[in-house]
Amino acid sequence: MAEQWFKQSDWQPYDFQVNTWDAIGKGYSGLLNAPTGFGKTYAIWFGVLQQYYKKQKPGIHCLWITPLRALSKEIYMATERVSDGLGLSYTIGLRSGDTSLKERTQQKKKMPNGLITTPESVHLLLAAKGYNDTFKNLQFVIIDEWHELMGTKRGVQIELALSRLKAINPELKIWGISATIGNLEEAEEVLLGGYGGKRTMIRTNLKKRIEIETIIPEVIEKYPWGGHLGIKLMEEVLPIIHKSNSTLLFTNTRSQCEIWYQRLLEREPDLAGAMALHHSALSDETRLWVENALHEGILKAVVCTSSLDLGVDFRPVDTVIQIGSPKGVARFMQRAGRSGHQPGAISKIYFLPTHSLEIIEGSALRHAVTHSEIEQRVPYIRSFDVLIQYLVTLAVSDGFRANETYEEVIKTHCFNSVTREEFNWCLLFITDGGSMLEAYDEFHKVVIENGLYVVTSKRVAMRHRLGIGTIVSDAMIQVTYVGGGRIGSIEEWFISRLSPGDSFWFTGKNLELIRIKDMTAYVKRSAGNKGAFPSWQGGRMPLSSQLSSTIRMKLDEYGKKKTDIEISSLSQLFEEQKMRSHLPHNDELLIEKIKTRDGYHVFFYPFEGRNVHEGMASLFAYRISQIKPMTFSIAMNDYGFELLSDQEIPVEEALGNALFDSSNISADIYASVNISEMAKRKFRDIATIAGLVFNGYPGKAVKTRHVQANSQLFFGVFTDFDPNNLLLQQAYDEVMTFQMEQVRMMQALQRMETQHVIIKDLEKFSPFCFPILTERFREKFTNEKFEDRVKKMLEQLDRA
DNA sequence: GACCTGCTGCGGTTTG
Repeated sequence: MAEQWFKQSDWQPYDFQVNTWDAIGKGYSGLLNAPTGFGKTYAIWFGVLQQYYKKQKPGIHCLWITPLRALSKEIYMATERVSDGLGLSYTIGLRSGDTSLKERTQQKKKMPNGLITTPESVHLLLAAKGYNDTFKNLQFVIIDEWHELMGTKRGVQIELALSRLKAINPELKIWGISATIGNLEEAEEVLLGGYGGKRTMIRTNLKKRIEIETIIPEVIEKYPWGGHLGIKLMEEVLPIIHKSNSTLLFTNTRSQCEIWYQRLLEREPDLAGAMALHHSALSDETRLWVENALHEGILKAVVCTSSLDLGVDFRPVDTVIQIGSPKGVARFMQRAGRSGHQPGAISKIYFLPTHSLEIIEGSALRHAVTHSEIEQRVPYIRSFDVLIQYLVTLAVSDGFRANETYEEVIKTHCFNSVTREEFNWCLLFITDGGSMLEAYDEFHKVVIENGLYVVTSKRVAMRHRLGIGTIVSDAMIQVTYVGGGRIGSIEEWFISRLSPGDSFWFTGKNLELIRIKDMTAYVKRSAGNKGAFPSWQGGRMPLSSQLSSTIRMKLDEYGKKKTDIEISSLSQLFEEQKMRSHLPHNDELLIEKIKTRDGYHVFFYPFEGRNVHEGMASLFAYRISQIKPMTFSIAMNDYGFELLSDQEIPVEEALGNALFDSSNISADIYASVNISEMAKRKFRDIATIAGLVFNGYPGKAVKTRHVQANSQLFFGVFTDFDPNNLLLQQAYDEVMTFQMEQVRMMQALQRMETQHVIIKDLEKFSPFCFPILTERFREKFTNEKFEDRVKKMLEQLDRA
């Protein structure tokens, strides 16, 4: 079958494709690791089709799960093309949030043989009565982009769905498709779970060639020590855009995206119409238009955020520019791969540093990419919120029996350590609302009828189906033209700072606010050229540990041997650092001290990413204050952190007193950081996923602050009266794992214990500490004042 | 010498 297809289409299959057909034919489950653009879809698809034709049965034969609706559509088209091209009667269907009601009803009557879908839609199918019947002939489940899903709660959803499907058909074959990550073996284990059966991993040595070029400022002495926009290098970007057919410019934040777009357009008005913007706050219509235009090759440049990381391939794109640190090797490679999307083509990516020291990352990235040193994805474990949601899902449809479901659930990687007591707690939680909420009918969602856990209330069932999924997002204000036409969405708090008549930049347009009504901001185009750039409160990505350690290694190379152009271009900065302070080697830990009229500053440079630095700064502040009572203010970036106090900080004494001790950090962290405040924030998502708070009906989202208030209420009640509540525990665990990055902090402390500590008393700020200083002022002061402060700081610097 | 910060993903229409 495959041979026939390849004869028709006139290309030769790769080894990995043949191996995959083979393995599927021999009844294996497995993980396929291959780069994009080499035909992974066909590698799996022919294997699946071949099996179908041996033993045709009605209904869904194969479930193909992808993380993106857009990707589902692409797979749908590719698989249908094959099936049509070979004249097969294998029917293929698509099911996701934007599948029409009509199509769904048709599917209900007669399911296609291959269903392309998303993790959420699979759970919705499990929430439908008679799903057992729907899946009774299911033979294959394919998880596409498993590396994307694994480290998320959506990955947990997949694990749970598989545990159920595997119980319906123990012969079910599971195949994952994954890009290269640091823990592929684990990825396979997590996906295939604790089931028997033959399994294999198929890898290929085919590699996408990536060429990295750092854009180095011509006069490096004039490049700022701090900052994050990188606009200063715009002049270097224009020729790159011009000489390429089509360029993607990746920025780290949505507002940075808007600013770059605007500045490019001001500088080069001819780009109007040939350049576009793409990020998640833009309306779907706008985004779709941009994606299509990219496809057709009518755009010269698109400024975007991660929103274009994944998904549909844009063959006309031949150049990618990464503005600012990509924060991780995998993300950088992913973005590089958006260009040269044909087998054998080279992906060209430029790295544009936003401040001097960041130039070093260009060199670190090249090293990591060449040596395939890619981050791991850490799978979630014991996500009770997802488990609770899943149990209610099963209760909404055909109901479940406790023993059976417990046995199924503990076969997953996520829940294999869950005890029967803990599982019983979850059962109690969905039937009685747990020990605390017993009195409230609202939380008696599930009832037990003859040993079967079921939802009998229609209202409960419907509200549950509405809430299926693990992605929790804030309610946003919609932005719409007065005359109609959706533009996108902006955070409530940003728009609330504006008054009618004020203008702001959005979608690359200058907009004037007319009025706000019902969570919608009505605007019109403004002739003006002034206005604020919106800021959204998104996630904060810390530098990955992979990239951090490569940066430390590259720093160490300076002056030792012939090294990359990035490192040598930094010689002036490094010499300045040496002169004012010290340039640390790999076995050294630099601590800088300086006294200004703001107080006593101490800087540490572990290069471990801002999350670890935040935790470590609080930890050190706490430990030092045990020696001598004092208060600190804290600032950090991805490279280091600062402690500032109005009294002299006894660093030397603290060092002699096990400042870096890693043996007892949990207790010290609990004492030093306001963990409960952080847990409260995490708990909001957990409460939503577990179905404790209702996010509202579609189009009528409950205001963010209401969700916040409700979840805080539960958090308070549980803390006071039910401290063993598993969801509460989970919130704390998530803080320690993801916010504090506890494991990484331990490793960093252990490393620091072995390093040679070098303490320098500075007379003037060093190139290392300057960017951290500016971070701190930002937290305390508004932008205008920020500039004043920097000016004052400079005056002081000059006098020093 | 020295500007602005903070990603993405899915789901889907009742009742007070």
